[in-house]
Amino acid sequence: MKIDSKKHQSGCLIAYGLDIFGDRWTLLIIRDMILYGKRTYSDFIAADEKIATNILAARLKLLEDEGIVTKSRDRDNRRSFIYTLTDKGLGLTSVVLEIARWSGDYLRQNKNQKDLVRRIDADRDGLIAEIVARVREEQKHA
Amino acid sequence: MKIDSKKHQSGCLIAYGLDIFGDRWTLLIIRDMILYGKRTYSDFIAADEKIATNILAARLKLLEDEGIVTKSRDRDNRRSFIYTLTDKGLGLTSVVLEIARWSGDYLRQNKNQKDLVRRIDADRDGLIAEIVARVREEQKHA
DNA sequence: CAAATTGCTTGCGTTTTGCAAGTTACTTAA
DNA sequence: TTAAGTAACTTGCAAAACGCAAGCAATTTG
Repeated sequence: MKIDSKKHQSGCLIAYGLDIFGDRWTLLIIRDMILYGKRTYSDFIAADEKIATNILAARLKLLEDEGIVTKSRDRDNRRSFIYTLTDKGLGLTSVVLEIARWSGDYLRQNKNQKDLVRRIDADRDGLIAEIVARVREEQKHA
Repeated sequence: MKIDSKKHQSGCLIAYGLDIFGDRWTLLIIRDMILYGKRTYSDFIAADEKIATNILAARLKLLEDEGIVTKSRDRDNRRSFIYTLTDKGLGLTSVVLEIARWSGDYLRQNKNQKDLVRRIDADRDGLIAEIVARVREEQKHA
């Protein structure tokens, strides 16, 4: 898999981000970790969007290589691996929230989604702090 | 071209955004419009990342279909078309700026990029207001 | 100890991408 | 007034990426 073949390498700040998560799946995995606290392969497989297993494996590898997640064995179940956001991955929280806020203006929402968008509008920094606190705890035990 | 074939349609706020700009090129076009005021086909072709002409044409069509840009003839040069951000497209400004801010922590930057990131950190709302004002002017004459 | 679970890998057909080479409509310079 | 650009695409085709199904190894559970 020639990972670099899909890179712009233009030195642009936006292009740098897109080189990592500029596809239909990567940011969904990051969403699952940030918003829903998902951390295992089967957690991600269970998402509504039905990512293919080989694609998921490739993306998790990429995220690990880019320093956005770390991978460790589950102490309680040695079949399982636990993926944890690094600070670099955690830093994508505002990107994810801004996408959610934007989409909220154009997509019909259910109650949970409305609540999320309201929370972003009313208390973005507080929400981010909450997510940061949770992930920091996860990092300690990874 | 089966546009819907690449859609998640999960009803998720993040997935909705990615269905539109979750690829390596779409957000670069939007970046060019938001940050650099680019508005024509040849403007976009000239970008450092060297998008292929067929991909650019397909993406501009998609952005038009999604209501993110409008297309009009250039009054001064009837060979040329002018693409203008709609309010929906303009709404992506914060997404673009958050990506830039995040990348700024991990990518070596030149002076212009440092200035941009500093501006985002110091006066995000002011910068957005400036961009909104400029695009609103463009919309009037489109 | 047989069945189930977890996290993958492999094969293979389909779709998308990327490059090059046109094409059409208009503008400009001679 | 016409030949040479210029702007915005379209088309063809090979290469890469995707997506589905099946298979597999290492645990864990009944």
